[in-house]
Amino acid sequence: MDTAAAPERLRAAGLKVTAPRTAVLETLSSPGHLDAESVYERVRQTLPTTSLQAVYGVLAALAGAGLVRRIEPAGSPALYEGRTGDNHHHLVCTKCHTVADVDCVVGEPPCLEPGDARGFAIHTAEVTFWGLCADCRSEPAA
Amino acid sequence: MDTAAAPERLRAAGLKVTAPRTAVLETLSSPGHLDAESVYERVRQTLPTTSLQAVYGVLAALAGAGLVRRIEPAGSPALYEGRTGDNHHHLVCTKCHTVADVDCVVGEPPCLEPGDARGFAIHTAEVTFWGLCADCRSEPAA
DNA sequence: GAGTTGTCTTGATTCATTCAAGACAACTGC
DNA sequence: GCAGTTGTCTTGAATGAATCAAGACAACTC
Repeated sequence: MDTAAAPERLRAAGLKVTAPRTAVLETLSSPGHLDAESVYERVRQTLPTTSLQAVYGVLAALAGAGLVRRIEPAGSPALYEGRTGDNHHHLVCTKCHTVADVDCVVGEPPCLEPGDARGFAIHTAEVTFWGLCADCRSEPAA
Repeated sequence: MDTAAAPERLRAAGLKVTAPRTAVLETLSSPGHLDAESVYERVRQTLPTTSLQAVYGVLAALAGAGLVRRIEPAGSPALYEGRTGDNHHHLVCTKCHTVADVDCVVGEPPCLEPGDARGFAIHTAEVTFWGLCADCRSEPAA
């Protein structure tokens, strides 16, 4: 991932370029799913003066601009990921709450057309798969 | 829905029959999606001594027994519904947070087989559609 | 009808997140 | 390059949903 492009991507999205925003965006450029607290910890490694509230504000701004995606699996705090725009879905482990990406099941956005939309103007379909991850399956009963 | 069957359904599920449990189960026998607070308010109409913590405990017990289903749309508190076992999905309004049921898109459990399960042993697929509900669509810009 | 087990009530507490006020820095035009 | 304006960041407090804990109480068993 081209981390050097973070400032440009912020500018392109119409956002002011600040150190916390650049740091958060770069942090989320790596694959994975991080909650606000984890983003905060990582950002502080390179930018120790950053506050947790700043991270929340930045994450909201980035999510609003579509630069990061926010997911909220039941039972977990909100998670953020840098992978956007490809309508992928998520596997969540019911035991350790690990989250993994999974590509669209169908070639098309899956299930994007419910049989009866009940008058809703649908713009997003979100699919979450629940199960045991490989690690938790191999563990006896820890 | 046969509300009189609530005690029997509790017994069949191996749960002790108590007034709060019967009241909560009867409340959720009506169609709809209620958060814990709303269940609490309705239960208190017929059982004024019930505590909110009791409602939380009862909801957890009922959900654990499969008598009610718990959903947590992003941005909303947890919602509970009496409709279980038919793997239906949900439409959530991005404006007013109204939740509507939608039947399975495909005849089969939808998207239950992601192309690459990444080692997960999947047992549930959850689909949430996001959009504007009919009411919010018709409102100008309220 | 007494004993045991588990539920309910009351009260406090946790956690993630948001709100608010003021200090500060990024972009604009000069 | 420099001042002004706008919006962001820092610090601190507050909210809301949900959980934990201890003791009182009620449901099922025998």
